[in-house]
Amino acid sequence: MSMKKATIHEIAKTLGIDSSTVSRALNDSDRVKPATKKKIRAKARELGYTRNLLASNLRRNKSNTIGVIVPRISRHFFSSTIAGIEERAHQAGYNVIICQSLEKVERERKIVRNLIANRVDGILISIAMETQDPRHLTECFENGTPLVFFDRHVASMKQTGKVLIDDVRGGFEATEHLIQQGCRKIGHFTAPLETEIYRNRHGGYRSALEKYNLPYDGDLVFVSKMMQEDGYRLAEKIVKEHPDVDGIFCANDFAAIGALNYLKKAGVKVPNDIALAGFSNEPTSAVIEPSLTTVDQFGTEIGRLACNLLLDYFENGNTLVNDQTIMLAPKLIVRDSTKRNKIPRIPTTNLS
Amino acid sequence: MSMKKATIHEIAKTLGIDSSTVSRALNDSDRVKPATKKKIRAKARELGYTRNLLASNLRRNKSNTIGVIVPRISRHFFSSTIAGIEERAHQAGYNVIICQSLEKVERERKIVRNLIANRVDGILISIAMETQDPRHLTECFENGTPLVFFDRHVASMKQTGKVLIDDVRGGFEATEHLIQQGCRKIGHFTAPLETEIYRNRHGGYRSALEKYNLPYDGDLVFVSKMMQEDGYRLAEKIVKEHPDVDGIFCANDFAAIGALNYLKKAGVKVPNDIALAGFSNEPTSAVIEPSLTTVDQFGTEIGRLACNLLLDYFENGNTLVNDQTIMLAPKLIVRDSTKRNKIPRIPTTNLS
DNA sequence: AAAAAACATACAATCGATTGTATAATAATA
DNA sequence: TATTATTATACAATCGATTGTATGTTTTTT
Repeated sequence: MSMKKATIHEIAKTLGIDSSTVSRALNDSDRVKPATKKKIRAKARELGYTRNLLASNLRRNKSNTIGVIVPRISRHFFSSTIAGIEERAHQAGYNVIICQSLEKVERERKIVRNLIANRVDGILISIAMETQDPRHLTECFENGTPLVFFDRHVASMKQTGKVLIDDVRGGFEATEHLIQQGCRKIGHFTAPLETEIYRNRHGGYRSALEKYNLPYDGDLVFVSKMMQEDGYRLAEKIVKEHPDVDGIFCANDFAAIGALNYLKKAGVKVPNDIALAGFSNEPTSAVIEPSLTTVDQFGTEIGRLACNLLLDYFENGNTLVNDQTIMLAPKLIVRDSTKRNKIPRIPTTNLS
Repeated sequence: MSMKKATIHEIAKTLGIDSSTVSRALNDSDRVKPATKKKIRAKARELGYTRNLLASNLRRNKSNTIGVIVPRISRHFFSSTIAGIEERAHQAGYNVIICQSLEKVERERKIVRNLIANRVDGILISIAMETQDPRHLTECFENGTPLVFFDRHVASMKQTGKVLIDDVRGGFEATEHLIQQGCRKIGHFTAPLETEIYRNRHGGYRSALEKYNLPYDGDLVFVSKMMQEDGYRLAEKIVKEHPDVDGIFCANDFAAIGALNYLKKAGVKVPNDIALAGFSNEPTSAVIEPSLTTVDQFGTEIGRLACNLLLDYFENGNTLVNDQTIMLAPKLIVRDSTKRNKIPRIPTTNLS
């Protein structure tokens, strides 16, 4: 059935006029007489014409398309950012290509190449956890394709726009909240600390302990891939190895949910025996029992801002340079997994 | 910073050879001497050359790209199908463009136009709930762009490939299971029955009732948009209007989760007072308490199969014609929301 | 009515890569 | 060595749309 698609040349020939006039008519140029336009439009419709964007973009050297790369589209945070990005992009007349790296650098690399080869006007990216060597990303803007990071970025790249969440603060607030609920020995589940966001959440955890004069104990920090299974497994481990742990700050909700499942199964009371906080505000966290205290990251807003940064760049051409970084404060969402019945005296801080 | 990207012509000029040779070298044609290839590749690398796929695709009249349209990428079922699609597509050397209609026909229409304008080689689509008039889709293959439906399709379009889930069966099994758990008055929450999949789930519900000689009562069927809030609201309604209802079959998990939240809050025991079954196997359903009985749809498998159908078509060119439909059986997943303590005698069926 | 201004359309080059054909250079055969 | 076969590269058209310039028409002005 693969009949050839109509072109402006066919339209031009059947009407006995030039293709340039057809092109202008279809672009509603005022260099074409209204009557002629009408004739051309009618014929275009009749032939089922659709503009070949490959040709158009090639000629105009502009694709009106923004590429978006996220680790996983199924994560609530990322699908929210995508919603925000699409909202702003469509308003501004841009299309959006969504890609997922599945946390693999190799896929990320291929995706970047492909987006560049397809001449997207810009790229919005939240990098894969694996990504250490950002060469494919530096190439990207050396190449003339502007890049904006959101959430997960490459710290060493200063020449691009960034929209970040203050993960240190998020980690701090979650941990401080646990302390204020009376926890004195708080464990931490995290991904490898090479990943900036996890390093920062860990940093927040640590400095909250410090503020309240609680000792930092590396043995209470467990590193994993932070899937639900990991949370389950590590909860078991921490309970057995450190029976006096009374709080856990999980650097993401998936691990927290896994941990919660273990604790419930093991008969450990949450929050009174162990209080539990997660990070990211996955939808499941609101529904699970007890509902999970977590940190919301304003995904949609981040998406909007990141897209704005890129759109600004398209218009002004220089805003991205010089470490244009927007930092958003996350928001602690307190739910049942940390709401203790009786709260002991809060320890004095070592600040003020 | 928008320095112009290198082209094969630049490479050719700096090396004093013809661009056609460069093109062939970069495509590893055996019409170019190995030594020349090496020289060309080196220069390409040096200049940071990336093939302009706009030009290449235009010339070759092939984009090696498959467009995928789903209602929402955040739905577990759809992100699973996308995983399956990407897996097969990448194996076969195709790229995938992911788009979400957000259940709006208008967006769907725009997306289809845009994919066609970008000359994707084919489209995989699960239509928006709103979509009644499929003109944009019929145009699509009249136009020469092959189309494969998965999950949600347009029943009247026979000329395309389809990979479907047997929703009638899913609805039947969920309802039969409720009956076997002792439910005698079973409500049903559904979306407008114009949507094929919901009509089918409803059909399955109805025929299960029939099989076990239970009356079908239209008053127990509640139509909504099936968001979590709707489930909550309608659970309240059904409990107040029909206090003797002892089971609910929700045509999706979101509404079921909402309903469960209401029932728990209202002190209605699940499953013993009211047993509850959902549809789609969202991750939350496994985690909520009580865990939710639901119907799994094998998203990844559906994605693989749909993509296969399209790839077959690319190779053979005619498999899509004549209602090539693959129907998959869904799988009932029994969890706590329907596992009753004491199960009464199961009513005799009117079949056999 | 002639000249100037405004308008409508045609011509032709271009975007960057691909590809059939032609030509030149080298190798193999007689 | 002359001739054919083989190999390597160059030439030129093409994909479909856009756009600056040129040309021809109509309208307006004087």
